[in-house]
Amino acid sequence: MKRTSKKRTIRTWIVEDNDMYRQTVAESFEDHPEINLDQGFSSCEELFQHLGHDKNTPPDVMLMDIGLPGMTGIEGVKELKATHPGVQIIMFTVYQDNDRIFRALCNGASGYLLKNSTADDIENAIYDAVDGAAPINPQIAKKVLEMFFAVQPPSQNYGLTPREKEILELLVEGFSKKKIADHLFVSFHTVDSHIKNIYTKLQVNSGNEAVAKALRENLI
Amino acid sequence: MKRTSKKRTIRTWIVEDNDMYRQTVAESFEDHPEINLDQGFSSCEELFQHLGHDKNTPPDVMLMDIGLPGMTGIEGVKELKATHPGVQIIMFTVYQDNDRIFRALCNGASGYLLKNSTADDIENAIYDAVDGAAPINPQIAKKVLEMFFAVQPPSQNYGLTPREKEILELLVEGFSKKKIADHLFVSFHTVDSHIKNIYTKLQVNSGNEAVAKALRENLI
DNA sequence: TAAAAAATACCGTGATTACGGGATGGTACT
DNA sequence: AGTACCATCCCGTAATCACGGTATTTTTTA
Repeated sequence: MKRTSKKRTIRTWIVEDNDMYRQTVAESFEDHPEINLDQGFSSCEELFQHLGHDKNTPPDVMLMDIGLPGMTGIEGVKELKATHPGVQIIMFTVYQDNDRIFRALCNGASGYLLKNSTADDIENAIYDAVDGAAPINPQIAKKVLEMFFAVQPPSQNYGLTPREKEILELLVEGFSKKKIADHLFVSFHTVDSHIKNIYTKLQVNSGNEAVAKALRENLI
Repeated sequence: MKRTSKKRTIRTWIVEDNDMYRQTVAESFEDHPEINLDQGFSSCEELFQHLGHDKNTPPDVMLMDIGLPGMTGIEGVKELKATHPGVQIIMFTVYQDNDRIFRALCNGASGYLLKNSTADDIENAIYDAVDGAAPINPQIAKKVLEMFFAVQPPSQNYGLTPREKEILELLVEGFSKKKIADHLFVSFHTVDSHIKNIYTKLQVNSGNEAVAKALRENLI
């Protein structure tokens, strides 16, 4: 794996309320000169206060505990990404809390690490993050995929026939009934009938609703 | 990492149209007794014909080329997951074709491998897959995340005013102009004007198009 | 082969939309 | 004080849509 970033020192900060753990991580990087873990905070509030001063330029990578008192790591990610989009954020989590990891990723986190990770694990994750990759282990990658697809795959197709699905697609593309008829070489009336049936099956009564439902539920 | 599945032989099949590559992979597993790569196919059609016979029980893991002649690997995944949901599918791809990898994952693939992967890489991916994890490297994991979170670009809000955005939302919810007017306690004409402006800004000329654009580009 | 499902076609009417025009008061920034 | 922007309102018309019918042909399935 090519490490494009190994040529320079990577500035890394950590937000972790457990003083012991924060120090342990910091110490484990003392013999890693290429990772400069020079700032530690015990809360997001502390972090943002520090970042508020213009002279303090943000780091390359932020290690952030997902469960923090006060502003949680999940909120912290959102805030930090809003103010400093360039910072790559890696979450720390004690256990595989899928829901919180998911929400952190939604808010812009690049990846996450379990707290029992070794210094090497952390180092690799940091390199991944600055290289624009997402340090997520296969177990969580699967969970993330499942969570994403959990909301849509029961792709209930409402019993739409192939023709109806085709017409619904064209509707979503913004074609009028007449255009659809021309496009499919059938009469306007036929398209009208199909669309009537589509509305009935989707339980809607306007094109807008049908388009919204089609897109939201991935019917096409 | 605990490998729950190392205690038994893992039956693996491969679908790959390049005979040379298929054989290379097969040979590289000859000295891996725990992986039983006992069936190779050069197309999905061939695979499904073979699976059609009841006596042929499906394997644990399927290695499938993403770009196949005839039925593509992407369609193959869908079909295979529909008929044999228990099979874990790992895609082979020559280059990092994000769109196709994404669609394969959407169809139920567990992960993917680049074609320059070593036998060890493949072996690890196979173990990940049977363990219910998703063998996806950090680079692609990031791409997948980005695709899911359809990067809401601050660039393209089309200059919609708050009021216009509000009305666009109601439009997406399926309300008619009249209903929107009632809901906002303004006249029909006002809503009509706003929608006219929305259409101009979004460069569309129908409600359907506006709804589609709003949903696809996360304008709301 | 009979029945069911799908695709096709037509009509009429009232509702709704798309879009051209024009107009007014308010806020906000300069 | 001036300008830009926003939200509001009105008119008219041609086009389009929603939806209630009815009906034939083709395809699929039992």
